Amino acid sequence: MERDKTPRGYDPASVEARWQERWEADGLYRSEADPGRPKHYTLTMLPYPSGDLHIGHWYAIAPADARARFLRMRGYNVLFPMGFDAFGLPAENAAIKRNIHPKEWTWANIDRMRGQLRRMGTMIDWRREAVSCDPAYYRWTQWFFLQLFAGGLAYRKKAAVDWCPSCNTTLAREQVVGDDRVCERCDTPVIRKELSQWFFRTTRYAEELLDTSGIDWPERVRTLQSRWIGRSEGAQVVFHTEAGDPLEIFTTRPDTLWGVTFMVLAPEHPLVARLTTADRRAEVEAYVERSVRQTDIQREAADKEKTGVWTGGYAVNPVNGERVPVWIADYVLMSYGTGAIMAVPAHDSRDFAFARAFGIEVRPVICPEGETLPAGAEMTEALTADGVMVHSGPLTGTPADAAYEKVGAYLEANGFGERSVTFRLRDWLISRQRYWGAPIPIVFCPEHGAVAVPEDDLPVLLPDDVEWRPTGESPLKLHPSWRLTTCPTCGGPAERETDTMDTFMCSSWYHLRYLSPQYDQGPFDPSEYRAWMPVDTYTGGVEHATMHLIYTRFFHKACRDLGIVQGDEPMLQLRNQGIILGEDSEKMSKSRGNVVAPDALVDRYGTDTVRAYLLFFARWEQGGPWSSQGIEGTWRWLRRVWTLYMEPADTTGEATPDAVTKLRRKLHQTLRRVTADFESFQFNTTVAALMELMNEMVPARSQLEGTPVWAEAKDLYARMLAPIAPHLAEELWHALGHETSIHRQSWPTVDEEAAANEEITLVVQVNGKVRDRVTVPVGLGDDQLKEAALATEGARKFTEGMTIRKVVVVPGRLVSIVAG
RNA sequence: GCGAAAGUGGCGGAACUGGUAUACGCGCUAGACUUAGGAUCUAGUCCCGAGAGAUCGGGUUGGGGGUUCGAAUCCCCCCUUUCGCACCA
Repeated sequence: MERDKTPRGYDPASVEARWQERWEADGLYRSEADPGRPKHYTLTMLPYPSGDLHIGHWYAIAPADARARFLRMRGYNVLFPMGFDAFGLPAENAAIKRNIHPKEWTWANIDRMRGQLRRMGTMIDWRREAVSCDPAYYRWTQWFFLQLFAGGLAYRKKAAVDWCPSCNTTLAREQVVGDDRVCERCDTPVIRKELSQWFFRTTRYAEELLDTSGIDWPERVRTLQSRWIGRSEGAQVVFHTEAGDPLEIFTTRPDTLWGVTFMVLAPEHPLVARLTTADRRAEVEAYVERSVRQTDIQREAADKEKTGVWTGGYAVNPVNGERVPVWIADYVLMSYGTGAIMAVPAHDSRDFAFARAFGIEVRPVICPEGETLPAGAEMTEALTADGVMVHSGPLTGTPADAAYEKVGAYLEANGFGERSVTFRLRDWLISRQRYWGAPIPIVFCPEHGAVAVPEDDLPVLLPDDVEWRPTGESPLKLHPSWRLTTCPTCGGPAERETDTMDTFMCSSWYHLRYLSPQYDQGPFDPSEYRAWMPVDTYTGGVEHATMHLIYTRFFHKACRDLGIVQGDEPMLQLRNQGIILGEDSEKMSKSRGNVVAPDALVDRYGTDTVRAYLLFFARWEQGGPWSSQGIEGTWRWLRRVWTLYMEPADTTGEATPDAVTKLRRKLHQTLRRVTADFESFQFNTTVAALMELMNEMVPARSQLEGTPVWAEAKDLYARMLAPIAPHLAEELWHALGHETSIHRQSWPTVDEEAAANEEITLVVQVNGKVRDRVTVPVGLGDDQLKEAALATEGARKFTEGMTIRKVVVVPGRLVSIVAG
């Protein structure tokens, strides 16, 4: 659509293309370490090369770029790199579906998206680009694996793991989402499989990961992480079966130990078989069989009726020597704690429901303050409130606040158990039965077991000639020759690990590869590390709170302990952008037909308008619905700016001292707002402030054009616009007669004197209602303000015939008169 | 069920530590320029009532209560929406 008819009108297409070419040729955005300036590492979560840049990518990247540009103008040496998270399933699915090699598909997408990113006009330093499927990259992904392996942080074990039947691979616990436990990628319900898989010991860092005191991250993310890690304080207590086997449990309520009336094991618990008596065996085995076959969805439904079977066996409660029956039930999970619980139906609602369903005794041992102890048989629900311990042997009478300490000490003194902490966090399962990922650099030798591939032999290259049949086995396993190799230790015949690594492993360290993507002596050049790390500002979607953002923190801490990196945290400040919804306020999706295509917008309005609108239309951290009418307003604004600089003016007006003062005041007040708002990610009000200033400049032009204040205004306006609309600002800057790029200019300083108000509008309230306003000079004393307020017509009118009881003066703002 | 965030004009959204609610933009209304306008410019635009009118009065930040000279903002109760977790012992 034709947008403009005047030949000199704002034509973003030509302006933007011209400057992008020039900046590229001048190397304007190359960032070099510079000890003379404070550094700032701005990072946005790297995109997956899915094919086309969508508006969500723009929303993540363009505002981050604007802020990076702002910081650069403020004197920071800013690093803003970009790359691609290029391993992963979609490439393989495309291969299966369309018979294109994943490598080809991925690299073609990268080329395409790189071009689209360049059109965005960012200050990305492309020499720092890193692509995770590049052997020069995954060589070091594998190297990191070996370091973790050598450090005892990577291990292989057989375990019941989550398997996505659609993706044909295992998943980490974090990648199974929602109340129906579906695959994070494809929404297919996962199933359980017993497999030998590689894990990273994230749990070793559980405690440290909970500490977020050193980082400026959103409360929301910190809460999500801490709930995910799930720290529980309690005690490990060792019961014994009648056969003498120790039966360890974890409880957060050691104060209820005397109320135990039964125990429950997870059906998969190793002691089940030994505990089961001959007459119960058939029933127990049937139950175990049934629960193993059930999906987790059925098993974990919270409102499900309690089911379970008595094993026929008993265990002895160490604190009172009582025999208690041992049951199995699927409400106890093998994967948490010890897979066994002591059941205290009187004080735990789940145990209560179970006890009532199977007629087991309920024995209260905690008496709430000021109440009488109910009879177990008459209770209708578990008593979970705090209270005093009763019927609890030597600890009877202990109040709630002292119970944890006293019971803990008692258990330890008698050798019954100890205070302990349990986490919900599990170790990170990183094996994937897929082709398009970094091969795990391990060789299995019949003689020496799992042997690390020597570092000199890295990378373990992914072979190109494979078949992508979704068999449930890694395609590498079916390769005729790739898996066959020799043992690095003994030289005998051996086989390669055929699983590849979770792509979250690749993205756990990409911020390090950006520092020196060509470096081949290590994953990164240490001097670059010293110059740039840690990341100062990290931006991305909140959906990674319990995945990538936990993994990368774990990874950094593990590498710190291995002596590879320094510092406790990789990213100091994190901010999350919101989500752009379709015009119908629904989530954008192809099936809804409400997808906004950034390429088409750029064709129509130019990059600068799209960037500015993304900053303007909503609070960035919140997001909101797209509006194709709304962007017109931003487009109009930039055209008005263009006109003000480029079109001749009617200069019939006369510059009055008043007009000069007024414009300078607005100019510097705007600068103050824009500076503060950029700093704090308030991009929408940044743009609003600039629009306001333009609204004042346009009518002032006929009076002030040609005066020094007008020159100052045009100079400052172009600079303030530069981070938002970099091409337009550059064009205006050169039109002002400058030769060097505006993006090499410094951010202006606020002239506080000019920004100061000379007079204020004093609000006069009577009994809480605004009754008048009066303009007074700044700096009057309270008494003078009071006098001025009382003298107003509004104040007189509304206090007539009344006594003035009180006058509250808020200097610079208002006077509140209380009368009656 | 537990936890977190949020509810402000017709719409997207502003409002510093409690101090002029509705900035900025969209849309809408009227006018100007124009062959034309889905371009541009000018003026107006929270709601109700009174007035020919400039104006005047009242009300308003999901609902109800409270603290205060003063509440979108602080406290209590309730409603709605979104997100996260969900038999975690």
